[in-house]
Amino acid sequence: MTDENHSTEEELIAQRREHLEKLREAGVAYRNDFKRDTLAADIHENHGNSSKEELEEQKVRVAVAGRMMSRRIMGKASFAHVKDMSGQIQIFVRKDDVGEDTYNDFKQFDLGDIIAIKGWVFITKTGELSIHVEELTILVKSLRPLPEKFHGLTDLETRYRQRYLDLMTNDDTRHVFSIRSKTINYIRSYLDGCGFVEVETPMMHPVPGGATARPFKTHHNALDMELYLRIAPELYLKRLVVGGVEKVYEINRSFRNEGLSPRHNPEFSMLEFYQAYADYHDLMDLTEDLLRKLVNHLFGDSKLTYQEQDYDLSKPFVRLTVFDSILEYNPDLTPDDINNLDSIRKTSDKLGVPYEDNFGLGKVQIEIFEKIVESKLQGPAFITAFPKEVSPLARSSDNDPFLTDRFELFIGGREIANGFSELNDPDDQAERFRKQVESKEAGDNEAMHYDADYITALEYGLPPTAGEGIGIDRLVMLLTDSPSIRDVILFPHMRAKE
RNA sequence: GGGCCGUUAGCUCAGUCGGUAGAGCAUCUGACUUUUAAUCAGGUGGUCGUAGGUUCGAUCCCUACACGGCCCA
Repeated sequence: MTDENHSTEEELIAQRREHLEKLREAGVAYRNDFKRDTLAADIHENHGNSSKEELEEQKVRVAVAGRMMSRRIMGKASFAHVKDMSGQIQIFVRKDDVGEDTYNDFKQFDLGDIIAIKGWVFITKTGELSIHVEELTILVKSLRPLPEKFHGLTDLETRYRQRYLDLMTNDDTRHVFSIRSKTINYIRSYLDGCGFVEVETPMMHPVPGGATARPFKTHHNALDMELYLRIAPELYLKRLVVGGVEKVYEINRSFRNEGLSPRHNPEFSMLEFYQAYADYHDLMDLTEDLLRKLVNHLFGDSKLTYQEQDYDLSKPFVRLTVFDSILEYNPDLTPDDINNLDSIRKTSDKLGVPYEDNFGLGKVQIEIFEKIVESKLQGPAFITAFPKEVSPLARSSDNDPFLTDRFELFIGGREIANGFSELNDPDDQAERFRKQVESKEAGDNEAMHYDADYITALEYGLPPTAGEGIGIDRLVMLLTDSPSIRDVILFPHMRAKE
């Protein structure tokens, strides 16, 4: 050892680099000649119920590798915990068993090192299933000190910027991303089971469409062409339905050039699916069934808790129109207060909901809905009958031309899904695009572009179809009781440091 | 974009009504052959986010900025 045994970060790293140098000299740094045959969780699963005596008798030998997370040296015998992707297992290292040289090597290991063990499974005096080590080696020297072993890493900024440290030390974080993976897998198998076909459509669009949002702009050099990162895959998926792919879905990223918040990341994951010869009622039924089965699949029952609020998905989801929901959550209002532009403007003023002069009745209704009703919708609740003015891609309602055959699903005051019977009348669609372009020219930079190529596709005939988008990130937030979208995205966007 | 809060050792956190900072873990030395937040004894480790200002003196008060969090638009 050096005489200078300090412990600034620099010096901690220097100490570890000295250990690495010794490994390099011995020709065993960064080796890759060890094959493990067992994961930590396998050991717990296979031997967790065995008795001490059974294990002594069987002498089950395992080869395990992982990161050393803790160590307790007691003279000539030591314990450590080794962590792999499945979990942790304790190892017991005794000088008499591994020999003096290996034991001394072991004492030079640092927390965070990636090590390999061969030994037999046993139970310690205090009853912990462990590996009695016979052979031991270091595979990778960790040069930087680990976060504290008991509290783990709690600093949010570091957890997001250096997610690997978060994953290394916080089991909760691993759990969240495991649920995320299982959720996406389950959705895929559910839709596959219903006969849907998974596709990948372009992420770079010459005309951004499928949602009202600001896009990211980029440039293709060879084509010398402006392109936009997609804000939604919708218009391409419907082109596929035109082409005869009658049940189609895509799960992937979309991008919106907007602010960051606990509910918004500039890139986010969506499921979109389209089913020909179905209407929005069919999709509400499908969504209810999918979510109920998903929660059962993940948790074994239909109940979940989000931010201390309980939800039971076994009960039928509420279904309520936008109009009725405004009245329900504003008991002082009468239908006449919100069913014409003059009265709803007065109502908005009274409620303190801002609107602009060019907003029609439908848009003002939605402003009130979003500001006042949404956050109160514990749900699960399908809100239906959205005004045409705010639904430029949805089919007009047969009963009321002011409305569309559209719904959104709310759980915990948050929009989880948005679906509708698709607008397949090309002339109506062209007219709606023109209205959007007018809004854009009037200064609404979220309004849609006119997509002539899409109109052409509709002119060939889109079958009667219903389609829906489900926000994967928000769904996973709900399923993992995560307050922020950053908790369910591995590498959330952050401002560059320095 | 606006408001509020935060930033102290590698990590988790105290603290200073303005007088140059502490603990636990990690690390180092020693003891210890079934520990488990191991234990016991003794050490090391800090530009108190950055830059200015006020002051005899600033980690603390003021201003600006950076990064993060929450709320609002």
